[in-house]
Amino acid sequence: MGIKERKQKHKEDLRSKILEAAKELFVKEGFEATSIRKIAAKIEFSPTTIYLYYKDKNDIAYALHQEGFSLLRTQFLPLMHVESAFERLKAIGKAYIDFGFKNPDYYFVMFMLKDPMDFVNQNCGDEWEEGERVFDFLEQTIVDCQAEGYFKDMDKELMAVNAWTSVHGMVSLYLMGHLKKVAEVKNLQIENENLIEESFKLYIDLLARTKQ
Amino acid sequence: MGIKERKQKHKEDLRSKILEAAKELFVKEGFEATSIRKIAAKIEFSPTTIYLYYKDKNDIAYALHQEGFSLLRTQFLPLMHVESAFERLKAIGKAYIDFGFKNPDYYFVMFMLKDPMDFVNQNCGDEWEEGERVFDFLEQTIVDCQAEGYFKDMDKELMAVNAWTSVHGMVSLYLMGHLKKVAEVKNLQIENENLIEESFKLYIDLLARTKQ
DNA sequence: AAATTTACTTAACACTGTTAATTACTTTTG
DNA sequence: CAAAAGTAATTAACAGTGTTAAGTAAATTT
Repeated sequence: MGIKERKQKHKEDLRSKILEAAKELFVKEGFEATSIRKIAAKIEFSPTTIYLYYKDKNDIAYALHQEGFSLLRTQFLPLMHVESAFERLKAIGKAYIDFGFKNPDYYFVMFMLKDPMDFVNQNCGDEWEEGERVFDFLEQTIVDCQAEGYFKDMDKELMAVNAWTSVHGMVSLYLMGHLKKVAEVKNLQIENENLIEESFKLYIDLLARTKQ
Repeated sequence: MGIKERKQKHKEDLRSKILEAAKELFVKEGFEATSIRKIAAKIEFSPTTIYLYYKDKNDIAYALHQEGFSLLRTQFLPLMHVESAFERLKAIGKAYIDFGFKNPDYYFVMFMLKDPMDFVNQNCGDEWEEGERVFDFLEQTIVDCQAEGYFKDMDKELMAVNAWTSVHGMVSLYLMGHLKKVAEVKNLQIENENLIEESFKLYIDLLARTKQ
């Protein structure tokens, strides 16, 4: 059935071509500005063709959401070789912050948009490979930290959640422009981006105190 | 000029009537679902009338954003009388989390929407009373904690930012549905809402270790 | 060669925020 | 008092959005 396979190939090609176009628009002009019609225009098909390959816009948002998580994971990959667990934890935090700064739109669909996550919660049962991989790496690092004397008597999962939410708080409030305003209003010497860096250092300092 | 005053009164009335309608819609159906046309229908005026009282939709979003901050402040008000500074800090954190849980849409416009904050950054110079008041209360509590032996040698503003971002991280990832998924995937015994409570306890525990 | 399936398009619906032009009414002025 | 000016609201329209139903043209199967 060579012909059927070729057809199947074509279908997959167009599906990924749509996503490719969506991704380009989305990275260049942001999520809000990426419409079905613009994606269609970019690949020179009619808007309705998109619906033959993706259920709706959320479906595309979800695909980008997934891409974001796998991109984040590639940023984490080289950190696996950092020997000291606590240093690795610091490196993960920095890489996460850096990811948010350099890919604000990805960060947005991944962590600040309800729809794609609703999609995951509804359609992915109790699995979510992309997200799980990232979280597991963090959790394993926490466990390794415990072997180094940190976080004794603390729940590993809870500690991982806390580390994640803490750093996410910094990144998201930075991206929303709240930290900028605080720095301005409070007349802080410290600049906007360094504010996160310093706040992160402070958090790490809090964590370091758990060492026994 | 009694007539002019009456006219002025009417203008202000309609302006606040618009906001009232916007608020009701927005609390009932969320921010996304609140359109200019729906607001107009609710007050029985034509959609374009709105534009005579508010510059655009962002202007209304900004007004709701402000209302949110003053609402949050009223939640904090009774906590001023908590004597122990560290207990007060805990109470502030809990009240903040509670606010986010009970007013997800307010929380959304206040901290998870870019436009209203852009509005603040552009039009409010280096002042922002509503936000400043809330932040100042947190900062003063940090200072009081320092008098109790916590956060020694730590910058008060940086510590306040860290406390804020930490708790915001929990609330926003909860509201987006990320924490729910983590709890599911990782098969945590702990339930969704309790996950925040426990994570918050863990954070407080980290802070408590700074006491000298 | 006819029937069926496939891939895609056109047209349309029901919305969105926003602006220009227009009406109805009130106030001020000659 | 009547004409001019100003005000508050409207209608109509623009340019866009996501999405669906119906239709078309080509390829494949019968």
